[in-house]
Amino acid sequence: MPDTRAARTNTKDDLRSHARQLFARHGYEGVSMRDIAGAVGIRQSAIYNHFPSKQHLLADLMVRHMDRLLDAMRGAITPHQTPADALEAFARFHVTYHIDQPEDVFLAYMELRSLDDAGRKTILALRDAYEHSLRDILKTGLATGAFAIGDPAVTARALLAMMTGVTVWFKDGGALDRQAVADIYVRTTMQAVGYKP
Amino acid sequence: MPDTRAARTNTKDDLRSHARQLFARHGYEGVSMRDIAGAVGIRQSAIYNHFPSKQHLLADLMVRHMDRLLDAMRGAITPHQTPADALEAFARFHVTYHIDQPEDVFLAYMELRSLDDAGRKTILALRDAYEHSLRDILKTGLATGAFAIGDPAVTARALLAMMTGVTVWFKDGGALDRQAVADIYVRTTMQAVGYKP
DNA sequence: GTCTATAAAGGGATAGAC
DNA sequence: GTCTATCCCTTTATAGAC
Repeated sequence: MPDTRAARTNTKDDLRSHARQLFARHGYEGVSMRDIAGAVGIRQSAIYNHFPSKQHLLADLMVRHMDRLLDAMRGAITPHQTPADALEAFARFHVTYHIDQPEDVFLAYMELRSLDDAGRKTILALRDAYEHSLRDILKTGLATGAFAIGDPAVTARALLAMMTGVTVWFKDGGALDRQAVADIYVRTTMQAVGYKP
Repeated sequence: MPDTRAARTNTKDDLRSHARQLFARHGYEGVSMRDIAGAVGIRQSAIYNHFPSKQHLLADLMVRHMDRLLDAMRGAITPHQTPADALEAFARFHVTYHIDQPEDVFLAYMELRSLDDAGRKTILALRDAYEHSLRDILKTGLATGAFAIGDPAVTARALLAMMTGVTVWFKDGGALDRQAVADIYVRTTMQAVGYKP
C-alpha cells in the first residue's frame, strides 16, 4: 500500500516543477525565492540545499528542457525519410510537444534574457541544434525540388515561430482538441513550403 | 539656428522611449524606476511628475503601441480588395512594421502578464480587433475558394505568430534586408493559405 | 519640474540550531 | 534537509525644499 502522505521525498523535483510554473506565468524577475518555496511548502532558505542560487535554478530548468526536447525530436524524425515525410513528422512532433509542455517551452523561449552569459551560451547552442534540424530538412527539400521556398534559414525560423505560438492560446477543453490543432498546423506548414502531395 | 543642448524639453517622451527599450530588453520586472530615470538623465522620483506609477507607465506604452498599430494596419489594407490582395497587404504591413518597431511590438506581446487587470482587458480588446482583421480576410478567402485552409481562427493565430517572430532574430545589416525578409514572409504566408496565383 | 531624503516593504543569500 | 533569524541591499512611492 502506497504512502499517500505528502511527505518530502523529492523536494528538488517539486522545486523544479513549481519554479517552472511560476517563472512561466510571472517571469523570472517577477517570482521570488519565497514564492517558489511557498508553493512547495518549505521555507525560502531550504531551497539553497538543492540549488546554489536562483540563477542556477533557472539554468537547470532551461538546460533540462532543451535536452529533453532535442532527444524527443531526434526520436520523432527518422533518417532516410523523404523531405516531405520528415517535415510532416517534425511539424507534428513540435506542435504536440509544445501543446503538452507549454510551461517548459514558454520558459525556454522567453527567459533567455534572464540567463547569465554562460547559461545563455549553452541554451543558444542547444536551440541552434534544434533549429538546424528543421533547416536541413528544408534545404534537402529545396534541393530535390519537393519544396518551393525562399531562404531556408528564414523559412525555418518562420515555421518554428508559427508552431511554437500554439502555446500562447491553446487550452484543453476548447473547441478543437490536440489532434485537430496539430492537423491544422501540419497542413499549414506543408502548404507553406509549397509541397504538392 | 536650433538649440543643440541636451535640454529637458520633453522628459515625458524621453521616459517613454527609454522605458520601452529597457522593458523590451530586460522585462518589466527586470527594470527599476532608477534604471529608467538613469537612462533619461534624471532622478527616480522625478518620473512621478509624469507618470503616477510604474504600472501606469507600462500601460501607457502598450495602449499607445496598439492604437498606432491598428491605425497603421487599417491604412495598409483597403476595402474591396480581393482576399489574396488583402492578405498580401496585411502580411507585408505586419512584417515591415514589426521589423521597424521591434521593441514596441515585443513589449506588447510579452508584458501582457505584467499588466494589471484593467490594462490587460484594454490591450486584449485591441489585440483581438487586430487579429480579427486577419481572420476576416481568411474567412472571406475560404468562402470564395481563393484559400485552402483549416479553421480560420487557428490559421490566423498561426500566421500572426509566424510573422511576429521576425522581431526575435532580424538585425539591420544582416545578409537580408527588410525588403528581402518581407518578401520571404509574404511568400510563405500566401503559400500557407494554399493560394494559387 | 527636479532635487534630496526617507519611508515601508521585499529581494537574494547566509549562519547556525536541530 | 529544514528551520528561525538576520544581513544587506534594492524596490516603489512619497514629502518637502528649491
